[in-house]
Amino acid sequence: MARRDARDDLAALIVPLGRRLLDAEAPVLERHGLTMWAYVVLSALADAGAPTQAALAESIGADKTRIIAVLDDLQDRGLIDRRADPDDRRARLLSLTPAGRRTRAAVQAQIQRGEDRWLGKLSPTERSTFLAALTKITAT
Amino acid sequence: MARRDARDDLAALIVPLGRRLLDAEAPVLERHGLTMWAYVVLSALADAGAPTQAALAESIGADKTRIIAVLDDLQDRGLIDRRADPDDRRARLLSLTPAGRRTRAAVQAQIQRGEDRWLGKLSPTERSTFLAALTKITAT
DNA sequence: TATTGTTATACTCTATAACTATA
DNA sequence: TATAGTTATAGAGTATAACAATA
Repeated sequence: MARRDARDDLAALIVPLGRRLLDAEAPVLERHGLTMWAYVVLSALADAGAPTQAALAESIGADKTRIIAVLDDLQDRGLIDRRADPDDRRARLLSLTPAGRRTRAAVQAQIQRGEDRWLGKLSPTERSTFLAALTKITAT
Repeated sequence: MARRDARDDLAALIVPLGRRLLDAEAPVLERHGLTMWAYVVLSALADAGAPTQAALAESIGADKTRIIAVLDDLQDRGLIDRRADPDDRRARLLSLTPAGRRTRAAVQAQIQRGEDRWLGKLSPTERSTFLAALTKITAT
């Protein structure tokens, strides 16, 4: 009998890994007083600069109601700017403050260092091939 | 200035991919009347044969109270066997029935076919390298 | 006294619906 | 009438604590 395909379910590999990566992130986020959603919001604003709350929610796959408390908190702490769009006063324009950008960069750096615990298991060649394949797969 | 490391957060790649993989699994599971946890339980029993409920819960990273309703359902439907351990009558010994094994194999095959939507983006070489690296990473 | 499995309860997270202010 | 944002409510999912049976 032919040996079965050596792979298990892809989901069975990916999902638990994702859970462990999030667990590893948790202490870093806690040190900075950020929830996971807050960090996702900061990252989305840093990378793409989603202008409105609706666009931001869409881009991170969250319900529009879910991010409101997150934005309230980030604004109170001076990490984001949130002001009415002069052209459409229903909408709120979002952007990172310098402090928000610094915080995001610091958290990202610490998280990436932590992730070396996993990526360090790979040789440099494996690592770049792996990340390239992963990027290719996740691209819509 | 040197170009930044080309990778983003690993978690930012892995976690959303996991979510999409689970979304793709959902219709398959629904066709078989299984929840995600039920499928996880069937797979764990098929792969390793976790003898007791506590061992099973531990192996799949679930709370022991969370799998009870799942086991009740799987037992009612004749997919698992669950009987008191004669050596320790507090414990329940779990195993797949032939029907359970067939169901698990059918679901897994359908899920893996669905996952080719993602893996198909890779060349055969990339694919095997990617899966090997992923397996290496996820190994404790 | 400790452990396996179970049940009941409380808590967190998330989505749904209803509201306001603008357009 | 439709849309951006907000609030309040309800539902699902999860963990915590208390319990019964056995060791």
